[in-house]
Amino acid sequence: MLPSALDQKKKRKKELLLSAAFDLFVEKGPSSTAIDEIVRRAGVAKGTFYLYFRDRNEILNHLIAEKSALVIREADAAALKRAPSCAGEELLIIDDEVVERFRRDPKLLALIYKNLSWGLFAKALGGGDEGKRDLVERLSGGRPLEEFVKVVSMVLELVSSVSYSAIILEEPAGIEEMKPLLIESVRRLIA
Amino acid sequence: MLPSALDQKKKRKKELLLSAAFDLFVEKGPSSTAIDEIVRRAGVAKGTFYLYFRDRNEILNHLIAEKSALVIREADAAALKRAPSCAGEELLIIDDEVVERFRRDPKLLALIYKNLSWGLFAKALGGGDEGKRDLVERLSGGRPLEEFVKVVSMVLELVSSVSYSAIILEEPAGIEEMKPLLIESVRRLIA
Amino acid sequence: MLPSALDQKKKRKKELLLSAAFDLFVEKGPSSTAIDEIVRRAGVAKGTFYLYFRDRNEILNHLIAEKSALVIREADAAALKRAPSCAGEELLIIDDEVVERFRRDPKLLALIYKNLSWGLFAKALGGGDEGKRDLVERLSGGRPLEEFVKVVSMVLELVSSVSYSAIILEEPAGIEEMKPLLIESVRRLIA
Amino acid sequence: MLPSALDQKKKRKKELLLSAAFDLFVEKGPSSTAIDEIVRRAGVAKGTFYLYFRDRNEILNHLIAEKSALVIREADAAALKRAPSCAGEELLIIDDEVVERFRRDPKLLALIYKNLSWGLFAKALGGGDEGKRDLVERLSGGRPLEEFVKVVSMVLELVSSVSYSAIILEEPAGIEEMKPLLIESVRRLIA
DNA sequence: TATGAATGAGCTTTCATTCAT
DNA sequence: TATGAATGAAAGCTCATTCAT
Repeated sequence: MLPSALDQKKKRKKELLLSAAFDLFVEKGPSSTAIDEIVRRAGVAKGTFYLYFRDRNEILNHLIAEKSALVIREADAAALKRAPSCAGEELLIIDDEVVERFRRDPKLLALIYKNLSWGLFAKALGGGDEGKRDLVERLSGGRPLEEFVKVVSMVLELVSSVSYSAIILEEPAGIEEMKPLLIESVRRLIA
Repeated sequence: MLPSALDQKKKRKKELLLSAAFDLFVEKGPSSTAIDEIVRRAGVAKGTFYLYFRDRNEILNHLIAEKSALVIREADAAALKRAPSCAGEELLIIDDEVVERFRRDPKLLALIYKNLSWGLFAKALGGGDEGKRDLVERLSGGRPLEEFVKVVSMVLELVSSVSYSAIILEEPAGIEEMKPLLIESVRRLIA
Repeated sequence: MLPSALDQKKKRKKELLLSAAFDLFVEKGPSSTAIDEIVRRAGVAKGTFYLYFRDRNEILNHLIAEKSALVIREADAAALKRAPSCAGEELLIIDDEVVERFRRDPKLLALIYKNLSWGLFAKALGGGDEGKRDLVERLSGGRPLEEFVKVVSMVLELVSSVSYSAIILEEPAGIEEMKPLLIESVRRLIA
Repeated sequence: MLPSALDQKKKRKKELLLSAAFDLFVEKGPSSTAIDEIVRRAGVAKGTFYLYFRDRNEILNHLIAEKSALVIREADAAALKRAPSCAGEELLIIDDEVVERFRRDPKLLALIYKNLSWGLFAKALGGGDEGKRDLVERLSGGRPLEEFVKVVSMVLELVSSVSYSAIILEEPAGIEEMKPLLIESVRRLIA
């Protein structure tokens, strides 16, 4: 067995745990998910859980970070594919993708909607510092970075909390009705 | 003892419980607050809790509804005192008051920030239907009511979630720094 | 209001409690019936219960005695109507009536099946000592009373426990199948 | 430690619980026995109880089944030792042994007297199907099996409920006085 | 690494009973 | 007699965590 294969096998249980925990967290909420259920679904022994995570909170945070970053990374990737009609539209398209992602997977939304932030956004842009700076500059349209960060944060707050209200609670209306206003609002915020 | 006095005494226990529960919920979070502690702090017997509430969740919802409404009602009242410099400013002033309220009482913010909605807002405006319609008309500045409701909802979402990030997490910056942008954003949304 | 009417009114609550308790006991079993439910169904206050009964056990015993006696009294009455084809058949007919009664009302059976006894039987025959002795003499067919009492007891034990098994548990067969054997068995016991 | 040793240790806890529960159930009745007491007497932790049984009812049923079967198995074994004076007497001897067993251990009787059945009887005969069929044929004295089963059931009902009345309640007389009649009754039922 | 039996503190909830009215 | 709010002991049950294997 090659070292890499061994490494893979070593991490296998951790991933089984993460995956089982994620499913249960979105199914019934983190606080009503017992460690017992997680290990049962993961097919590992109870003690094994404590080999990889200190407690339920740790695995929850792990998942939230991972999934939040994933959402943004995916939205970013999708936005790259869709050629922005004009400069400055990119952020709008990303938001649009985030909303659509949540619409397709409301349970995921319920789990992470409080946790989208610029920090994750920045991490998601990731990669070399060079490319990152380029992108940020492109997105920011020349505005001072510090201010731009705040605006992006606010935009993410708006998008995720309105998505939550509209998709999960359908309050004050469903996402179909709310989305045009939401996108228009984002446009105004980043104007 | 007159019936009213008895009723008052009855209500008193319920209020003692609500007050004790509120303190504990904001101090240590709802899910780490034991019923035991609530009744101890309220100075009533454990059974009494179950005379008034089915479980911890019920008292929590009760509190969230009550406190959320209170925040909006207070902001509204405060806004009335401050003469709006010009028409259409009223909503801005209300938001400003909400932010200030949260700034003074971050624990309250932590408890209810997910629960501000147009529904509560409308209820808080309360009173006679006459006056209510007047106010709404005034606030809406002639826009169709349905659209206005959605805008107010979005504004509340933005204000409460940005307040949460800025005040509790100081992310991406403290409320001092974020507030001007937030108010400016609100101005844009309701423009 | 005449004294008798007053007395009636006085006893009214007690009867309401007994009736409510009986319904609940047969519906869900004595040990899962709370005093709270009894008073709620009876439409009286909780304290009132303790005015008439010391605890749940007391009302249960009261009911068992009352209902057991009723079953036997009714069976006896019904037997009197059906002219026994020949002397010595009377006990058989009574047993037949008891079985039929239980078949019509299995819940009652579940409540009292452990409590049919000669004591109740004797009480049910009730009335003047004269008539009682006559009946017993008639039933006993000249056997010494003491022995006859034991036989009747055993017959009642057999009838009620086989009814219970057959009607409630359908074990080893339903009452339709078991009844002929049961009646035949009783005939042999009293031969 | 070998698996078998581990298994044994595991089984031990379960048996400690069963034994403790049995003692308490016969001492003070199942419904007044707290899980707390059971685990204290068994010398295991509370959680361990719930590792092996869902609730008090489950352990109770477990015990009733086990002890009922034991009573019949023992009576059967004892009957085998006592040479039946003549064919067809075997069932009488078994009943006699059951009565004696109950007389020696009234608490056991109080716990299980509602639960003696042909099903247990059949299981107790157990062992190879060959021997079982032989025994049943021998016992049944050539009668059709189905009818024989019903008769044995009725006999067991009679024996256990009369034992209960006579031994526990001494009603209508003690077991000394009742036993001859009971045995005579059984003789008639199986005639 | 991996296991899973065992733990026991701690939680929620029930409910018989009291007593001021 | 009658009430029903209040009580608080006691019960059932959960579950994160440990540890010997």
